[in-house]
Amino acid sequence: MVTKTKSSNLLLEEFLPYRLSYLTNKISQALSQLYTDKFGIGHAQWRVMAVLGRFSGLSAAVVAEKTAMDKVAVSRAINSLIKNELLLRTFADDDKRRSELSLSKKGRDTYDKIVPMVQDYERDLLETLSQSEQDNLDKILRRLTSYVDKDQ
Amino acid sequence: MVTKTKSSNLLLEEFLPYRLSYLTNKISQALSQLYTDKFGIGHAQWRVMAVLGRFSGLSAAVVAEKTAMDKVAVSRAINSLIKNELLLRTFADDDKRRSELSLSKKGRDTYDKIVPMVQDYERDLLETLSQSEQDNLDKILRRLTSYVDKDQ
DNA sequence: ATATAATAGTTTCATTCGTAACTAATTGCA
DNA sequence: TGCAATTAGTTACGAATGAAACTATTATAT
Repeated sequence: MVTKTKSSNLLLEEFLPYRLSYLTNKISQALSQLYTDKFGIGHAQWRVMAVLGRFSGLSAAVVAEKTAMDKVAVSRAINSLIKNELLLRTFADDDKRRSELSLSKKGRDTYDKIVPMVQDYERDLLETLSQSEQDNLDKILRRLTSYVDKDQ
Repeated sequence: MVTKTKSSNLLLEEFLPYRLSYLTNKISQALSQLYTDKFGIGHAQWRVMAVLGRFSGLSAAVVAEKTAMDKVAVSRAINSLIKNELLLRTFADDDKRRSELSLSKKGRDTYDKIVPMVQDYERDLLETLSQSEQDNLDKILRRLTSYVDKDQ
């Protein structure tokens, strides 16, 4: 027999963190079908490619900052991308520890194929919303994000 | 030298899936400080407890459905919760495969401590938004979620 | 100049996670 | 009845993840 209980009450399907997490997972899965299934690129790797596709020559530490990933994850993603010949790495003249990363030709070609696909997906998502809802969403995400970032 | 590139362009910090994923991760981390750090309960385990706190006697399959977790993750969470004496399991008389799960006394006490904490956190989050923004967010999440759920 | 601290990135190890294969119980149907 | 198909849940295995320790290089302070 299934019984509803008294005492505390939490309805998962109305709980904001759960709803966000559900939505985000579904979107992640849909996106990774675009780059994992077709190009064998994982989530972390794609994020690294995404920032290096935009800004070439960054160090691993800066990539970590821009992707909000930790340095271990970035290191692994970089090494795997290099192994797959999607990334080039040199080291800075003035500091031999610091890497200077950029997409290889193959990396850029791949990036240029993936970007339109993920942008199409984003557009489809956003088109389920009216323009004013899109604006609201932008504002709301800014607010919530600055709240969760409040202490540093 | 850091260069901006032409060809495709994707700015991660404006890309909706990335923004959602960043926010969701931060919220997850904050919540798990509430239940992991204080009670040693992981994310999957908490989700299982959350539905069983609300609806007692469910089977693992129904828990999986209500938490949107897959059955393997649910099975692991359940067994770990039982080992920690937070959950009780019996099997249905009319089908010996089907489990009937409920929080133990200790499980319910823990649940009753965690629920107010996570609800406080949710309230703090929502209070960064005006009432109309909260309403918009609800509507927007519904729309986006029904989009990502569209094929099944 | 040299020792200490800090920084960039990697490695290690233990845990988590996801997919597929598996066991046990039940149902459907010939 | 009895055998194939389905269902509930678990196990096995490889990949991904996170924390801490580690290497190499550079900066700081005396």
